[in-house]
Amino acid sequence: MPELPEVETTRRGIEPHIKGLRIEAVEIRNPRLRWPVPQNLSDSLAGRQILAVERRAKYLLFRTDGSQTMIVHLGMSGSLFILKDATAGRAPGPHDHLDWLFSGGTRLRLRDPRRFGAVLVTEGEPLAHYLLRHLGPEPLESGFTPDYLYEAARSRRVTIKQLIMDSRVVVGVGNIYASEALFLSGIRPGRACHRVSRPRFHVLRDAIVNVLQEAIGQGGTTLRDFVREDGRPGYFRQQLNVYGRSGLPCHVCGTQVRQRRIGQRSSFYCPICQQ
DNA sequence: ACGAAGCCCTGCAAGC
DNA sequence: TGCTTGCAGGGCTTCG
Repeated sequence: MPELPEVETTRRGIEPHIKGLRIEAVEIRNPRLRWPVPQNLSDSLAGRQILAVERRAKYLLFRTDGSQTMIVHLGMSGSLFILKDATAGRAPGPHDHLDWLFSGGTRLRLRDPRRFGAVLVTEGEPLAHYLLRHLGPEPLESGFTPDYLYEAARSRRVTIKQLIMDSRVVVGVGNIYASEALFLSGIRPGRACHRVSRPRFHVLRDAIVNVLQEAIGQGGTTLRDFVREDGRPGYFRQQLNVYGRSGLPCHVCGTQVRQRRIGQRSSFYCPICQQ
């Protein structure tokens, strides 16, 4: 579900509420996520203080004052929210699988209807964890350059949309923002990536960066499940040009937006604006 | 090494 | 109304 902007929105939302607090206990109501939540999660985290909540790709990294870092992935339908004061005693719903209880009564709750999310604990440097080790550059950091993308595209035989959604190439670009970035770049999603010209990678890199930054500024995109730490939705949905707009007029030229499946995923584009 | 496909799970919308 | 079918924002794993 959540792509990079939604995960970053979540990170920014929860970090100020739990930074510096100590974990007192973890309540696991349903351990059956993508992988079973470790039985000893509460034992291994109890007493630990949260030093920072960081993000790598779509993984949230909860750094502690011990050797452990907790890794949380929201999968397709996960959200984290903060309960405290008046809401602290709110009863969990059927998909509220985990609560972290902090010193002072703050509670962090994971809701994940589809249970594609994950909660794990790693020792030592979390970036060396096997799930994170092979990830490509962050799109909002300096390693993500047009030349880098061009070089990655030259040796591959996939469509441009599949290229930018490949986490070995660049992380955090999911199905929504891939379609949007390609619209803003004027590139058809089904174009073979090695047939995209070098100058167009400058446009594409900028479009990816811009659409992700804009979406973060709007608190992400809420289609169905995503809510922020306080329960509010993200407001980027109003800015979507093509995603989910099949048959509706292109905002630029009025032509009907088309939908087609590329690599198992729905892709949206304007047949006039994108070539 | 790369690329395609399968699979994990629930909820919802569309179609009959 | 009630059933069936397909589809959904991810990504690990397996297979070719």
